[in-house]
Amino acid sequence: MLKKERQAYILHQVNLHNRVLSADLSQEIKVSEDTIRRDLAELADQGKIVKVHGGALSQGYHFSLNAQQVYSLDEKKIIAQKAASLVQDGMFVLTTGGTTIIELARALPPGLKATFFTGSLTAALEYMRHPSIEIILIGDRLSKNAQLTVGGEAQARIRQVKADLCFLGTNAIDTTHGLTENDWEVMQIKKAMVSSAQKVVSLTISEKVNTAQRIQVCDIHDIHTLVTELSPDDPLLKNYIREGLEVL
Amino acid sequence: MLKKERQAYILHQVNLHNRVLSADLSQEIKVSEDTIRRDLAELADQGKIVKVHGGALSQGYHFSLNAQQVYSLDEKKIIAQKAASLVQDGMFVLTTGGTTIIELARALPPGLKATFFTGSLTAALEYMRHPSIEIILIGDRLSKNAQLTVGGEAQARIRQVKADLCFLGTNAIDTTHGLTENDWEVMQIKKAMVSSAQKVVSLTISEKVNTAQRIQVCDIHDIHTLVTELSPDDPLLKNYIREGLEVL
DNA sequence: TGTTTTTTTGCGGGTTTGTGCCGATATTAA
DNA sequence: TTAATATCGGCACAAACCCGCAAAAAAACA
Repeated sequence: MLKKERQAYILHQVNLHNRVLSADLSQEIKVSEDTIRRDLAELADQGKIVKVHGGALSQGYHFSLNAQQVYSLDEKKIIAQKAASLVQDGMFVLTTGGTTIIELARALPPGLKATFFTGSLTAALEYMRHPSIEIILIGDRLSKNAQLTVGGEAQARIRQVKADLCFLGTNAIDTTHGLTENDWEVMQIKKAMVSSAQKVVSLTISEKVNTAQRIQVCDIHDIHTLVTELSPDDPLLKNYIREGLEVL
Repeated sequence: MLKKERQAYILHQVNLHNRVLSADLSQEIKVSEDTIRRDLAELADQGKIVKVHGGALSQGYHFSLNAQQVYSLDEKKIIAQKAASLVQDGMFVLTTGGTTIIELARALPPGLKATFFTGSLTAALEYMRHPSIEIILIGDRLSKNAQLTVGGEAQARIRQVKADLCFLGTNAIDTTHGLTENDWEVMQIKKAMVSSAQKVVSLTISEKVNTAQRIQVCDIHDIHTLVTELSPDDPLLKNYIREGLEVL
């Protein structure tokens, strides 16, 4: 069997079954696993498949629906960078969704071994591109507005977790009303996250600092750390430091 | 034998078998391999065949250039169309993930009011674009291979549901081994879905019919309906009708 | 017909490609 | 943690390839 032929066959199998094992192919085509591995590597270089340990996956599934233009992306990248530094190996981390969280996902160091809990589809999709973190998806009814699972079941699951960290993509925060939201169901989810985490981190672009919305998620003192794109000594953040928050 | 004759013969052989080996031809026509090679090179220059190391392939065989699209999309659209007609207002529907299921999501009639349960991120994302269906995300650990939630928790949640319908994006099916998979964790999820649904529907492009993989999900008789892109009276499907399956 | 010219072919070499094997390392699962 | 499995890098060997040349064959021509 010619090399091209073999590779065509392999590509076909991958597209057909989404996943193939080198060992299976080797037995099927009667060539050594090394050869299969080399074929898979070549096909992966050409971008036709995705190589994984032990075999390969089809490319078709593996593109994420990204590239939506993000509002004030640069600021969010700075926030993400700061926030990522808080995550240590072995931690359990709760996160909401939103564009800032997605930037956080991208900013995680490649070798990190931690477990992320989220009810956000887009966040989960982004976490999946990371090679070594584990992802626990929180199930329940999917809110089309929030792109997030909401409901009692989700809250119950969140409360089961004893998380080290909780990252909240924040819509509005000020010292008198605390962290506020405009969606009842999202509020409930965030509330559950706040109460399940040792340390609560709010990721907020400075534009949203000192603004409030209708529904309170938690008091300002329930937040331990505030991350913005500004320097910690920026006057805008003085109030929060006075209230005892750590500001990055 | 004249050069022209020989090349005509070679071209004929290539088109007939899709591939030829220089060594074989050399022996067959009783000329040196160098001559064969030169012939193949000429034919390749004229664009009549594709030269590869060791021989040559026919034109059609080398169609691989950047098929970034979903594999056999048209077939899947037909399947999706047929499957969508099974869903009625008010139904509870369990589904796996995969490209065929995504096509199903796109084929659902806009006014449909039903509840879809899935552990697949990509499927959930597609369902979210539908205006009126409700989506319940099944939570648990996200398998990066399968792009699906897997694990005991997910299985337990699935078993809680009394679903009317279950759509399985199917990897391999045949009458003796039933529905088979290549991933242990995915098998468990599908198994749970099969046992929780009144009616189990397997969505399978005909290429996968009568193939098997390593791990059995369920017996052929646990499947009630088989949907392929073929007409129900296609001979390939006769066996399944004989086994008592409904074939669409 | 015989001779010259052109084309085609086979062969000897050195080079490249494809494959399998082995030992060292990395990754995964229990 | 350990054990099992997969991967990587290097090596070896055979098969295929390329190049140049000269013999052979075919074609052209006197």
